[in-house]
Amino acid sequence: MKYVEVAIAKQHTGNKFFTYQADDSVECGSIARVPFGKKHCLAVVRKNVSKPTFATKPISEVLPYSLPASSQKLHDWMIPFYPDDNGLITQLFIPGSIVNNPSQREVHLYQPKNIPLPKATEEQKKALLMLGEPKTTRALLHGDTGTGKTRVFIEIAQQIINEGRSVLILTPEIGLTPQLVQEVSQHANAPVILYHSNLTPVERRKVWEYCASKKPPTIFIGPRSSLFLPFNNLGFIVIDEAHDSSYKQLQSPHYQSLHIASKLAQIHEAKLLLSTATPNTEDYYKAQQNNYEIIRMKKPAAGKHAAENKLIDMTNRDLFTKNNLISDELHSAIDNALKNNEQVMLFLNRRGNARLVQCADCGWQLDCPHCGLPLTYHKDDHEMRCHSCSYKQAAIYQCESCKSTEIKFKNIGTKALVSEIEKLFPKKIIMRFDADSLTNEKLQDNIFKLKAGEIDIVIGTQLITKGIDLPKLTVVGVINADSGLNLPDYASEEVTFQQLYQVVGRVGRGHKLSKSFIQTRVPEHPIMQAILHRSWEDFYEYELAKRNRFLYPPFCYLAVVKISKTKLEGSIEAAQKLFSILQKNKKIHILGPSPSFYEKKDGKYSWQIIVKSSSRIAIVESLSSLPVGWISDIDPVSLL
DNA sequence: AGCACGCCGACT
DNA sequence: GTCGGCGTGCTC
Repeated sequence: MKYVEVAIAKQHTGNKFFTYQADDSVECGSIARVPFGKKHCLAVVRKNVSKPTFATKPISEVLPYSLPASSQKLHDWMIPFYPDDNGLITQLFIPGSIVNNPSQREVHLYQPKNIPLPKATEEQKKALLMLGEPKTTRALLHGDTGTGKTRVFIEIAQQIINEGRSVLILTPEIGLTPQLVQEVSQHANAPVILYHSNLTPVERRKVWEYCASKKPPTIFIGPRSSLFLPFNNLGFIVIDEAHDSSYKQLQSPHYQSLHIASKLAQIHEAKLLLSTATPNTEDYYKAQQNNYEIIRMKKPAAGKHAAENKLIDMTNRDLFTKNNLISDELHSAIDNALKNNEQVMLFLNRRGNARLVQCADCGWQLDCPHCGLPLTYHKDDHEMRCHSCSYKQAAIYQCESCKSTEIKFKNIGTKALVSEIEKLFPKKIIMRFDADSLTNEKLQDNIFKLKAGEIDIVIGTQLITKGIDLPKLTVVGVINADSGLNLPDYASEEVTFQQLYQVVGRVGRGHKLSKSFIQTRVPEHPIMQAILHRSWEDFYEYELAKRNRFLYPPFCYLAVVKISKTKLEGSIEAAQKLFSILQKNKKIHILGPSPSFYEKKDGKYSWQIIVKSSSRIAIVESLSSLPVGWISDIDPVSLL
């Protein structure tokens, strides 16, 4: 008989561990069932401890599942790295369903086809050379759309498999990357396993068991949750489309996949590769600081890639004589394309639909003097407020730049655009393509129709910015490029740049000349100029300077804490109370309290406080035991 | 989360 | 007098 400390996989365990009696045979890493209060919970055995002073209960059952040493190390590292409950972090490591007699190898494997890869371009050869070096342990593959990043990392994956080690390829939501799966399994020299986010619990468990058993090297493809599979011998981790915001978990624990992948790679002594056309400012800066090998690819692997970008000034109404939303130039380009039996894509950013205040004539808007973020309008008290700090001022009626009184409070919706387009092009087949109106199967079906060329005009939101390759596509129109630009969020300009860059990158794959039209009220804005010249470097320089000036990541660590209560006064009171508590901590800097951007949600009022510090530990410590009702998000991708 | 403990208003 | 409101705090 001995005593062990366990981490319980259950919410609200705070930052505590618990001690139980166990048989001498129980090993660290074992998953066990333990009595906890009135319930039985799953737990991971962490370490042996001496007999405690308090009374203990015995472990009820040791299950035939065990975390390998690497997962235990990752778990140990994560717990002090995040302010969330230990229980939530522990849960990530436990298979989706538990049975007492694990089944054997019924997992679905894609058998290796081992078809030779296409001949590498000069740029790809250089990239391969650099990545193949044993000393290159961390790298950022910064390659424009169409330069063949996938081709590069598949070859490295093959090399790693030949060394007898497994590979993990992380993807954003798996439903959107059938092309990647296809490409990898075509050229794979080892079995490929998909870890769908919508696998059944039993299927998930089978993958877990397969991964834990010492199988020959395998290529795992999956979303962020795959990071917590019980890997034995990982030699290479790829984060594909590394800028994608779905790598950050929005619920507790608020982990960022890049942090986890980086630690996991270190534990396994594996190579880590970030692959993207539009690196996040923070990731790129940190890659530089941490001596990542940064590999730039610019030349398209195939196709002529003749493309033209054009900004259209929405404040000049002479350019919009035929229609309010579609400029004359875009209109005739659509017309021409359709006559030639080509495809058209229209992009509408729906993020931030209302409450933003902007001059309709010149695009001017009022920014917070402290945070540089746009102020939003509050109807109840007729004030303009900053959602980052607590700054507020009276509402405005006249543009401070051009003296116009055309102050607008709204943006356009997708539906309105579809009906407008139906009127303009009545005989054409139009498809609406947005996330919330589509199930996964419908989505696949729509992608199929699109690729088959059955659709003339596709109208969509963020979804269509993702990597769907459409050879017949020759015209891209962005209806209002600014709508996401002005959100009161430190990352809103970055997100806008990335989206526009990806949308514009959809054209130019075929052999014909293709065009993109970006309608904006602020054509001189650095983001629009960077899009016009397709220059990520210009964007980065601008964005980094801005983050430095207003002190945002990567120049500090950031967290946001939120509370929602049915009564507005309750939220404000709680926020002020927490504010005065946090204020005593001199290691952190706090902003607020202020209303959340979506202040009224589910009939509740949400308020927030923003925490900044040069010390991540100081933030974690200050947020690890918040009063009830508070939810913290560390390393937030957005402050909305 | 549950569930117990605990300290103040209206009830057989 | 006590039934029960849900604020606070613990679960090895």
